[in-house]
Amino acid sequence: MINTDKPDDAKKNMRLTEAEWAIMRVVWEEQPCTAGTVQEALVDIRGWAYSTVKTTMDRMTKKGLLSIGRIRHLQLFSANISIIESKKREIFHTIRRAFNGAMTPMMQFLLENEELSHEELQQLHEILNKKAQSTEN
Amino acid sequence: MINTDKPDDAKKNMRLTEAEWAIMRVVWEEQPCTAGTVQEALVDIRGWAYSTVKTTMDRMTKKGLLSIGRIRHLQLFSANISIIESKKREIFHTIRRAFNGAMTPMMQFLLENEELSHEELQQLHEILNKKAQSTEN
DNA sequence: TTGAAAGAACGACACATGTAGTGTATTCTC
DNA sequence: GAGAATACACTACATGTGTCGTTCTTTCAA
Repeated sequence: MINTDKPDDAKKNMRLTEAEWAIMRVVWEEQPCTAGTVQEALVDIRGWAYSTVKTTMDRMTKKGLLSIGRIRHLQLFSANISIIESKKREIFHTIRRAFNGAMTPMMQFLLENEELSHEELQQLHEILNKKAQSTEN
Repeated sequence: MINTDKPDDAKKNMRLTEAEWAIMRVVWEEQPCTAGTVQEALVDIRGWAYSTVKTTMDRMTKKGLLSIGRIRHLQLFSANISIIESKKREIFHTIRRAFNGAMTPMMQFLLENEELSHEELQQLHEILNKKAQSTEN
């Protein structure tokens, strides 16, 4: 079987690496934006050189995670994947990996193994109630 | 600064890779066990050769994830990290990465973005209630 | 118009991971 | 005790990722 990946559908089911998350967080906020913008936004927390950021963003583009629009010589990057989708993939990867694919066991695990403040429990209750109501009908 | 990693405390905060999860799942069930046992348990699902499994397990030992006890020439592997601890790390990595480190937003995200059956909602309710009670005192 | 600033393109290197082959040692069985 | 089966040690190789440096180009402002 021949590899038929086209640059642009490669993003199917792909998760982001640590560096990619960092970059994406900026892109989601600032897009369309240049590699320079992203680098400036990250230099304080990660200390990355321009070329580091640019190389990574180019790779992400090749993977289909980003796309490039041009204004004259300038490259403007935009995200091809939403933050919601990325969060979903991240979570479901964990659920698959560590909880056999089922969500409630994970929730249960969290509730049983973590210290939750009263506020947090309260919040969860509210969220659940709201959810229950909206599902009712 | 010199690298002071000793093989055995390297496991601090380390997450498992995909292959390591597969191997660990077997080790947790069968430990202490040989690499051969693990390979046999995994060959059907992953198709791994003995040397693949053994190499990976050796690397895991070097990292401190496994330890080796010997009976004469035989190496018996055991886990140095519990399944609970591994699950925690997995989840909290995701929470840190995608939810800014806070748990309730992740829960909220899940509830808002996923279809949950009535049963699941019911279960969650119960878990939450139980949790609330046990926290009461 | 020319030089500095910003950006693009490319190559490079180290390390982790997935994956396996091979040769040697040990053990078991007849 | 000799051959078969098992296990161990070691080497190897491709790919992905983190991380830059360097060298051209383009653009902009003095």
